[in-house]
Amino acid sequence: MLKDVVAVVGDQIAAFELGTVSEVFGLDRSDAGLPTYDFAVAGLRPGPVPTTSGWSMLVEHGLERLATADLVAIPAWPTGTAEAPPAELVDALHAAAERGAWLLSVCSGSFLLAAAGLLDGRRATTHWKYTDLLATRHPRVTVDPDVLYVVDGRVISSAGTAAGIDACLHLVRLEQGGAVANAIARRMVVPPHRNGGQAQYVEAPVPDLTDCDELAELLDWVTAHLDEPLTVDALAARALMSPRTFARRFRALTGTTPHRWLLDQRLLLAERLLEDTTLGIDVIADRAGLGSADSLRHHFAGRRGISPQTYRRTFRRSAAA
DNA sequence: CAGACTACCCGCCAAG
DNA sequence: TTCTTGGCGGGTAGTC
Repeated sequence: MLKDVVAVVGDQIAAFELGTVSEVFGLDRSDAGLPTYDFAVAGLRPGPVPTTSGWSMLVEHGLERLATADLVAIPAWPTGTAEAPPAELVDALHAAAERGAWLLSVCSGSFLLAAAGLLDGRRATTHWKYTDLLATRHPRVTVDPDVLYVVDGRVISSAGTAAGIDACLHLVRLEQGGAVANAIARRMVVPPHRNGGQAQYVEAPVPDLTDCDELAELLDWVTAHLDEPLTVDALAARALMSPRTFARRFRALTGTTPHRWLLDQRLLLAERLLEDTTLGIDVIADRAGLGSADSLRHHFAGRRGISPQTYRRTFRRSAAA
């Protein structure tokens, strides 16, 4: 049961990272039939705490607030020092973990989890700027530099800043089903599920705008025609580029290849249809342009690790809305 | 599930 | 000179 959510902050608050957690769990969306959470922010002690942006927030709770949390979120943590975090904080985190609570870090928050020993022997990630540092400072942690978030047991770590949204939505999906996660995503006007790792944002931090315009239009068109047979060569022709140049521009913009991206879009559509309809697998495969039910099952197993039927059973929830 | 057949795509390289 | 383009080979992945 996910009800009591506490975000932990230290001597400084990363406002945006805290905001990602607060936006998912702190807002009352009961008007849409969505679950509400008891959301709180806890610090080492109650009182005003400066943000890294220069202004301050009033933190109302101390660490004792963690005692009842189902989820403890750590929006960020200083990376500049290898100094051990306060013992009472480490104790509170361990107590939460032993109680079976979820732990979720955003950005550099994984440094606190690691320093508390809660990532030992686990896979984890952090902002791409810090992945090397995390691996060096905490050799017992298996750092995955190219993902938006990692789930290992009941510990979730996510990459830089906005990836916290992806991680939070994933947790909601796990605990409360795809319908709830998708509805929250719609309210937040963010994609319910982003593909690809953070590497795509490292390689092309500022995509060429002309590429953006040309290709973005094509991507829109493709997502509206997923049921049709599409080849990469045909897409290149539609974009008025040679296949080779098309592949290069495509990777520069999206961080993945045309065919992989197309498959991902088809699987996302298939997921939506599995969640929202009772259509048969073969009909869904057809509508998503996956050719055959066999092909759909094959790719589902490969990318999601489960069968379409299992996915449907797991994520099909009475859309409480 | 195996096997044949395509399509994809990435390193390489010459040309502009 | 440096950068981008686009054709080619061939290993890999997807499709039937």
